[in-house]
Amino acid sequence: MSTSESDPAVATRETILAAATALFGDLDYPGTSIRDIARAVDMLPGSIYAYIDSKEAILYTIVSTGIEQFVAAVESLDPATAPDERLEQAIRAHVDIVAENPQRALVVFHQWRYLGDESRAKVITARRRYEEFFRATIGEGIKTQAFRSDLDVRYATLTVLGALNWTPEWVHADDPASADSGRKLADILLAGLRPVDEDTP
Amino acid sequence: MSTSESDPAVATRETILAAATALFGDLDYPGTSIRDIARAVDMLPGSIYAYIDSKEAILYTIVSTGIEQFVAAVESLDPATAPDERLEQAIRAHVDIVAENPQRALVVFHQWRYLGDESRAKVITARRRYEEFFRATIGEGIKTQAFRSDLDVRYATLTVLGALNWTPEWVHADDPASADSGRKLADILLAGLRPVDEDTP
DNA sequence: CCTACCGATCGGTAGG
DNA sequence: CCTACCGATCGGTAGG
Repeated sequence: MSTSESDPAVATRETILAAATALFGDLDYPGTSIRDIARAVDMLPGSIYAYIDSKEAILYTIVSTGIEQFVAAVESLDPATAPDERLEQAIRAHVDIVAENPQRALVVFHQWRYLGDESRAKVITARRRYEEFFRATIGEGIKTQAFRSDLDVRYATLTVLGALNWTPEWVHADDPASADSGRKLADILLAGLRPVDEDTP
Repeated sequence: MSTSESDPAVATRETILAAATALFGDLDYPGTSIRDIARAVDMLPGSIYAYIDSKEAILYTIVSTGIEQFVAAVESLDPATAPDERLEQAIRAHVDIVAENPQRALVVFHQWRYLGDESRAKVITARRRYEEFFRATIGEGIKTQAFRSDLDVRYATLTVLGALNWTPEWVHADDPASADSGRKLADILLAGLRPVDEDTP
């Protein structure tokens, strides 16, 4: 029951998961073999199975804990905050999490496809919750007139999510400018949603 | 030298490429085997090699002709058109090409990673040209004051490209509404770039 | 386009 | 965490 950080088996498991995340991010799940992961952590291929159940279980752990991190970030935002400000906070939180580990973000948002049926269904549910936050926040912003009344919620959401899902391609890991990146991205995206006469202070 | 559409060998080659595009789009390049492709076109695995040189040559053909299609679309736009209008045309052209075959777009924009060094370098050059068109057009729009003077060209370009690269996830093949999708996407993206006082007619 | 096949590599396991 | 191994599958080829 003890899973403190000093548990060596847990530490080894974390090392394996971190190595797998980097490899999946570079070469994709089917392009990465258990032997590749073993080599990265200086083990023999069979030894990996002392720490994990299967190759797919590695992917599932990475993807499910990853998507939960994104969901938790937006769902912990204060719902009393004005929708446009809340959307900005969500965009910045997303960029921050991507900047922590862009390869992990790449795995989380693209490689759930390789999961088996049950695992994939669970992950898709979490992804939907994440997307739903953005859709709801944008919809709310239209109601409060923080955003343009003629805005199509579907397309506005797809634009924001598209820009966010592209961030792992250009955000650098541990980039000290990532806070700035989030702010600039939010600035442009929000400008596209705001009514003309309320754009600048 | 004759490569008319009635050449049966060319037709078979096209059939193989189309099947491979769909499979790569669904399961990725490393997740798709030559045997999968052969099954899809009702051949035995070895027979494929009468039409193509290697598995990687299939990917290279799909990706290079695909990216050229996107580049050609934007580079054929009239450079005399106002930058904001030209950007709208480019966004709509992008969505139209994605709608023709979303799986192909997925392969073109994500799976060039699996190419060998020389092939990958060629494709990256074409990708850069495509991105450069958007960067240059946005930069031009700032100069002509069609876009906000305080706009950061880098982030504006990344926002537009992100939204465009996400379209294969939601545009449906042969969607009759795809023209509408392009227009709505362009509308939101351009609103984010335009100055406040010139937004609506 | 088929038959028949190659060496390499895959995910995973038994038994310690 | 290692030794030793399994059956399955991989990309690709010779020879027709």
